[in-house]
Amino acid sequence: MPELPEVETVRRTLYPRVVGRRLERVEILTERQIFHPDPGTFRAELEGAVFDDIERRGKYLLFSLGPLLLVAHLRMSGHLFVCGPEAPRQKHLHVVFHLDDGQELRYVDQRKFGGFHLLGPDRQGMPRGLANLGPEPLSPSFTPDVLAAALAGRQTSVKAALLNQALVAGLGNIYVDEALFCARIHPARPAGTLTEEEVARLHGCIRRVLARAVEKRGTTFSLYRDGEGNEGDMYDELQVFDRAGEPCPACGTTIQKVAVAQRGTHFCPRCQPAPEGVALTPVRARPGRRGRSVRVAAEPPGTYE
DNA sequence: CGTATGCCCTGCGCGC
DNA sequence: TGCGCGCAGGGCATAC
Repeated sequence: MPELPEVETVRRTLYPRVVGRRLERVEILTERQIFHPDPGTFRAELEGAVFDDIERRGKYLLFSLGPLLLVAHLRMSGHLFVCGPEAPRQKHLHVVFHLDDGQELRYVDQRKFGGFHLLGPDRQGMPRGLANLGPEPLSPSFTPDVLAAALAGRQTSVKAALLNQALVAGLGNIYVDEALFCARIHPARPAGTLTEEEVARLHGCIRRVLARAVEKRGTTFSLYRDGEGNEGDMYDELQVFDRAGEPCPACGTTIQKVAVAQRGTHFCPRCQPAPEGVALTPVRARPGRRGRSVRVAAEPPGTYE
């Protein structure tokens, strides 16, 4: 599940291998992964163009090639990486961008949820989510006041609000659970009920968790790899995500997994007390997690921010 | 507008 | 061992 830290890591690893290269040929093996425009136009526009830059907005990767903007989203299981033409073709390979140094930028996606938009100078056809994307949480413009305004007046759970890309860009299931644990806020709390102090703590925790995950080159939970095929190192530092049944690193209480906003949600019932009158559906812990060493947080919740 | 629901898709865990 | 079922989930369309 690539979220902001994973997408940023892909961006950084692709950058030196892609920027400056001419795109000689685009091979589309699965047309449905080309969202806009039609695959023939997509190919024709791109062939011969030169990659100038790669940027990231939220979970979107933005490749600029002169006036063209190639927008990629990996969704659940998309992989973008550079390899040589001799590398055996992956089972779920959908698009190959042939570069002028003989290398290939490949798009592999087991679940076929992700794919590409190509925008011209007028930027017509931009995916809605990108056009409506909220602030970058690691940029200076993301202040506690900005977060407070995004959450104010909302009845929905703070977890659902944080997953809403129009409110804050780049958070997904893993880092929402981690940020809420860090801030000692129960994920089912109605977003609009957070106090100013809680919002400030959450703001700091979002930045802290994401920045650390970028440092660790992302979380490899199941399939994620960066643009060079390497795993991320953040998994072992996760405090609650995928740790149902294990002791809370801060207090030792058993971490629970419940459903919030139709998402598997991990939290510590002691560090993150439930709001009044909220019934939570327990979700069985994922099997096969036994034997993992329990790491103690460098600082317990409460000393953050 | 805010909020909730279903869909896309594949692999895997589970129950039998 | 093998088979079928249901779940997982980001973003988007759709409904209310």
